Amino acid sequence: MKYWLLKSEPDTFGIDALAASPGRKTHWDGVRNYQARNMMRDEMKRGDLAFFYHSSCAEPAVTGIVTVVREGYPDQSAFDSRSKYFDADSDPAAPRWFMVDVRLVRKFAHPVTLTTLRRHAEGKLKDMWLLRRGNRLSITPVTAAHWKFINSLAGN
DNA sequence: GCCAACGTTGGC
DNA sequence: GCCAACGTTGGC
Repeated sequence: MKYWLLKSEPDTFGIDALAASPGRKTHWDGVRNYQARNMMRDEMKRGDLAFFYHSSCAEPAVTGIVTVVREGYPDQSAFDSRSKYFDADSDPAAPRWFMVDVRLVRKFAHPVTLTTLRRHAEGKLKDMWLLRRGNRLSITPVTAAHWKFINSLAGN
C-alpha cells in the first residue's frame, strides 16, 4: 500500500466540501499535469491512503486523510465543453486525463500546517516532496515514515 | 497582488 | 531538438 498527498484549494473544494459530499466521496478530476496523471493512472491503488492538503489559502495545511476507492479511469470533465477542465485535444477514444475516486477517512481535529511541516524539513520530514523548493505538483507520494510522523503531529 | 519556480507550447 | 515566451501554481 502506498501513501500520497493530494492538494486542493479550500475555496474550490475543501475538506468540509468532501465531508458534505454523498458518501463522503469525490472524483479527483481536473488534474492536468502529466506526472500527476501518471500517478493516478498507474500507481494509485484501491486502499491507498492520502493526506488531504489545503493549498493557495490563508493557512496551507494537511487537514485530513482520504482513501482511494476507485483506481484510475478517464476523467470525464476533459470531454465536457462546459467544464473548466475541458480539453479539446483529449480524444475520448484515447483519453489523455485520468482520475481516481477517494473517500474521506478522517478530518483532523488539528490540521498540520505548512509552517509546522517546514519546522521538520531538515529532520523527520527531510526530502518530503511537498517541501521541496518550487514544488507545484498537485499529487505527490509520501513515504511511510513521513506518513507516520505527520499523523503523530496531528495527534493520531 | 507579487513573484519565483516550473511545465507546456510553438517557432525556428 | 533547442529555447524563449507564456500560463499556472502557490506561498507570502
